Amino acid sequence: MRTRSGQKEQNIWQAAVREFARHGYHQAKISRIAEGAGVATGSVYLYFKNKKQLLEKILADVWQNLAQEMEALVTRKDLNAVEKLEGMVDLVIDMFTDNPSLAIVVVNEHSQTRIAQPYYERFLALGRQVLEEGIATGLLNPHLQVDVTSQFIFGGVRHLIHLWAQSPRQYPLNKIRREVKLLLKRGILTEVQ
Amino acid sequence: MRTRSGQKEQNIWQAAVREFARHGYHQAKISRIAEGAGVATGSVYLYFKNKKQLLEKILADVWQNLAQEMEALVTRKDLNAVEKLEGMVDLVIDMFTDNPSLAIVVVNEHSQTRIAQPYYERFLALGRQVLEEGIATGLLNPHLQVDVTSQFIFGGVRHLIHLWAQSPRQYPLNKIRREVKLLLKRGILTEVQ
DNA sequence: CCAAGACCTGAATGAATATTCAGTTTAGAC
DNA sequence: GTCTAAACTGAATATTCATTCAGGTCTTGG
Repeated sequence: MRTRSGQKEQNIWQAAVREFARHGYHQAKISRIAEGAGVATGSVYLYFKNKKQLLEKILADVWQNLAQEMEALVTRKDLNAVEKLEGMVDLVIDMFTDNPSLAIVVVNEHSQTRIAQPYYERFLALGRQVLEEGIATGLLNPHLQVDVTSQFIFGGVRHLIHLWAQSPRQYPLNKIRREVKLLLKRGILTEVQ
Repeated sequence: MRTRSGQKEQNIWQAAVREFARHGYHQAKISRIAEGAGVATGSVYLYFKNKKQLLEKILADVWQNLAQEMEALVTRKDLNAVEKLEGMVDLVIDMFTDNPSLAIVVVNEHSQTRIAQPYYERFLALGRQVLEEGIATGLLNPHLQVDVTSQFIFGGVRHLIHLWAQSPRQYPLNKIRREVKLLLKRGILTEVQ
């Protein structure tokens, strides 16, 4: 008999992220992914059912990781809602810091998969939950529409991460991080004294 | 001789928007676009060089229209910077009100075209310009990073429009419109008295 | 009317590449 | 050392359309 090295699946996963990021899902070639992973074309199909499932696996992994970390953040008792929101922004930004390719794939291919993504839903629900907690504790404006607000923030952050992935110099993550937090809390108007 | 009806190009343009919106650029079929426009497959190539150029034309048309209307808005003397920003949000939302398919195409396929999009650049530049005007007149927070801020707003609005296009009931445009303006101006914190 | 020439058609072509699978290699059991 | 079964290979297959183009069809000027 023979056992899988355990390394190949991860190599393919990573090579696929690079390939999807560089060429986009539809222009990505299985043969190039295999080459990038140092395996034969057919071996990709030993670990993933097909090209589509490979993309879905990547996205699902990302949302699962994020949802898991957010879950821990949201249940902390030592942070108020605003601090949790800032922590969420940090979590998302940190996730991509070491992997611009992954950022590009998540941002660009997110709408490719029409299937329900449970972990992505969980991620969004946790965002709404923190906003509601903030309203309940009087920290946040009670007139906020939590669903629209959370999606607006998500869309803004997603777009900025995409820009960073394409031009890290022009949109450094720390600048993005700081600015998003400021905008969130205070909006654009001159500070009221 | 024979002259073009002038109707066919527009029919193809509209059919392509529907097809791109429903199936995404890469799954879209020229044959279905032709069918939707009531012409033969080959006729698409009388009006557009190829599939890619058809998408580019659609996106360019959208950004050209928006940039043009924004240009008029930005040069108005009777509005201050905040009113202009609100007007810009209205412009973007109004553009898609009658055409959810177009909204989906613009949002989903925006990153498909790697070519420079002059009108899109113009659109972004006008946004930055209004923010700078607002800072100069003391209306807006002088610590704003105008490039990051304008992109954040753009990303948030883009995402919300996408959600509306997919579930108009859950994310009605008027709710989006109101919420975005509030968030922009005041952020999420409880109003300071 | 009747060329003339542009418009229009849609089946055929060709290219691209996801997926398969018959054959080869190798790790581990005995 | 030998055998076995799973892992692995990569050329061949099969499919899917974008694009072409040879042949028809209209519209208009004279």
